[in-house]
Amino acid sequence: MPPKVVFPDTADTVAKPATNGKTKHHKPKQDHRALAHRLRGQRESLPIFTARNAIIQQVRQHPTVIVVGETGSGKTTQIPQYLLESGFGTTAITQPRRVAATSIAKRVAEEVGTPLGGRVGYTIRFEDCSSDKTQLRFCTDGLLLREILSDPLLRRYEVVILDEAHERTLRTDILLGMLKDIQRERKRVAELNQQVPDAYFEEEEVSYRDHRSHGTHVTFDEPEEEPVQPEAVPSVIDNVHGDVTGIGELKIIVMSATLDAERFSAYFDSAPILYVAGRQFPVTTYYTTTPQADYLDAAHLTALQIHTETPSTSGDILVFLSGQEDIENVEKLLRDSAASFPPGVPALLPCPIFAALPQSQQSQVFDPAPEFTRKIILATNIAETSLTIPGIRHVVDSGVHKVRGFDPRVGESLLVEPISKSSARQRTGRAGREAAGFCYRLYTESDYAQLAEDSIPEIKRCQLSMVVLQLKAAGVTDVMQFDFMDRPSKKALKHALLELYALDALDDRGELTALGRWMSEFPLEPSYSKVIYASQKAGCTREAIDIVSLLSVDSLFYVPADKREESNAAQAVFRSTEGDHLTFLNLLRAYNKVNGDREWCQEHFVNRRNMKHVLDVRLQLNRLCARLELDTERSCGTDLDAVLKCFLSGFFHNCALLQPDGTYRSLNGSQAVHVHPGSSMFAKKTPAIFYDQLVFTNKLHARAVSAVDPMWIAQASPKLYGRLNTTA
DNA sequence: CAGAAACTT
Repeated sequence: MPPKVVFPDTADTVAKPATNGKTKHHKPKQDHRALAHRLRGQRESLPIFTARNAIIQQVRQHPTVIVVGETGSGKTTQIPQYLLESGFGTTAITQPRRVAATSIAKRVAEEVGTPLGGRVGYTIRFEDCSSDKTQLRFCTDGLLLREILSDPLLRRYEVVILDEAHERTLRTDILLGMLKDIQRERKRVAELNQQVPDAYFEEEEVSYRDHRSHGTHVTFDEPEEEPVQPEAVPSVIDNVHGDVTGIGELKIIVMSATLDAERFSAYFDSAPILYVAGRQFPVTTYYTTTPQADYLDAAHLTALQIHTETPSTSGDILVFLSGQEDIENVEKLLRDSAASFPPGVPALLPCPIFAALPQSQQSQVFDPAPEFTRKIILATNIAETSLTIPGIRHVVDSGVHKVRGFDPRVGESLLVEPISKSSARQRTGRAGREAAGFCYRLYTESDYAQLAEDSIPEIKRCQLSMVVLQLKAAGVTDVMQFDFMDRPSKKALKHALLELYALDALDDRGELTALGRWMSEFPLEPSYSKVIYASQKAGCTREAIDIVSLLSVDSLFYVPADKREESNAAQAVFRSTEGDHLTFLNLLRAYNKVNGDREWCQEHFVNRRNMKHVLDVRLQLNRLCARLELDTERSCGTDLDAVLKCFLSGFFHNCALLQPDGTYRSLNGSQAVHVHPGSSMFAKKTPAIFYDQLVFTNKLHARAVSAVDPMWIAQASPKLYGRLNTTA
């Protein structure tokens, strides 16, 4: 028998007992009202129901209310309905994920008893299921953020609910700041509305700054003409005075699943905090007696122990690991162990799941295991929040995850780090969704005590150029003084301002240029919208939109570890000698030729789901460009150097030159850059390259790399590399 | 020789 990982018997009950889980999704019925009537009993048996009147009263009395509710409390589905029943106006409820926005909207529409898209609807990118009648609109947080750019006071909403605020995603944090601002401004306008007669609104003072973008107009030269300097772009933007009649105060409800509510309350002027009980089954938590040197080994042994020492009917096992490599290693260890099981031990089925895994393989974690077989699900933190896998009674927590980091001096990184206490609790809770469960933490109790209370908000560890561009476009002139709930470092903000300046999105006073406003229209990182802008003059807009769309997903191919050579051969047909950008373009053309055929994708190891997303993005960008009066059909034909040159106008920061010793060095930071092994430029030597991304893992890796002429780099940014520009 | 998760009128 393998050595054991020792957990002492001291159990710690993490969650309180409860009676019942929630019923799953219902099929839409013809008679909406009859279904709603049947669901009523369920609604009234939810823990939150007893707090209904108290919640409404608090919302009436205070501009902002914080609601803390555990999983299963019903806060997300019920509070919007309470508002609706109490006569509140149109309400937006934001979710960090698309699937959550759509599935919750469906459920609430059933409970309300109206067809989806009627009184209850949802809006997410590429998909709008709402109408004039929609009073409860579920949407993604990114979508509401976009909406602020066209409706700066969010006047169509009386209430905004920010759900899952404890996750502190980048968009949640920007929304928090902007909503606080909007709330203040709406209060001011609403008070003036009450005080004075209509005649007052003819005065200028009551107007508000409206940065609505339909005034944006940037002209484009014909291909053969000289480049347009951004200073010369005619600006027709003005601060239009909006009609303020009928604007009332904005109610904000911040919903969080963890106990960090005091921070939200303090941020919103001591807003009241309401606690709602949840419905979780008790989970018994164990810690190891000693620290584990190898968490992969410990995870493997712990899973085996659970499997052999508890009946296989006692629920499946969910193991949290840091990434694909960990998962593949533990999967192999488990298969090897299972091969030598003595007779009588039930079979086990390792099920890997992570975001890059093709849909077909992801779905097997939801399929019931064959008889006398137990599923051991090996997951990244995709199973912490994004997916709920049924049947889990045992959780094994490695205590680590991979975290994106950003430091202006070092750049981006992706490193394995210890999780926070709230993450640990969230992972533990995954064992108590359907019945009492068990959680095995592969670290000691004193190590747990040392963990940070919460994870660092994303806004403090990512690139901010897009955030700053959005803030500027929403009328925030001084981003350094913006009231962030958690302020990013000055360095990071300055870095973003400088990048936007280099891209000509800001002028030397830090004000948004006409080009910058134009760029902010795009749901893209500023470098990409700059490329699209430049493509018009370069005569390659069609190719630029295609490639930008292709770069919007993080994996176009899926290469199983054991089929590397096979996939290499299959993908050779797309490969361009000039690098990944043109390789991706070849892939898109080939994919379109076969109409995205499922078998073709499988044969070529192409991620079909991601390719569909690429086509959605491409369609959206084409429509947006057409509306902004770009000729989207402008193509460079076979002169593909034009596309690469055009990309440099957004990516002159991301260049490296070949050194005499055969390595690449970045042009701006003079750091050693390694071409990613998955790139078509891997192990190839060319005088200069540019890349889409630079991420530090064990080395600095450049992902999506193409070969360029060093001279093009100098020509692309006179601001930055003017001294290198030796021609003309 | 290698890819946490998520999102955008």
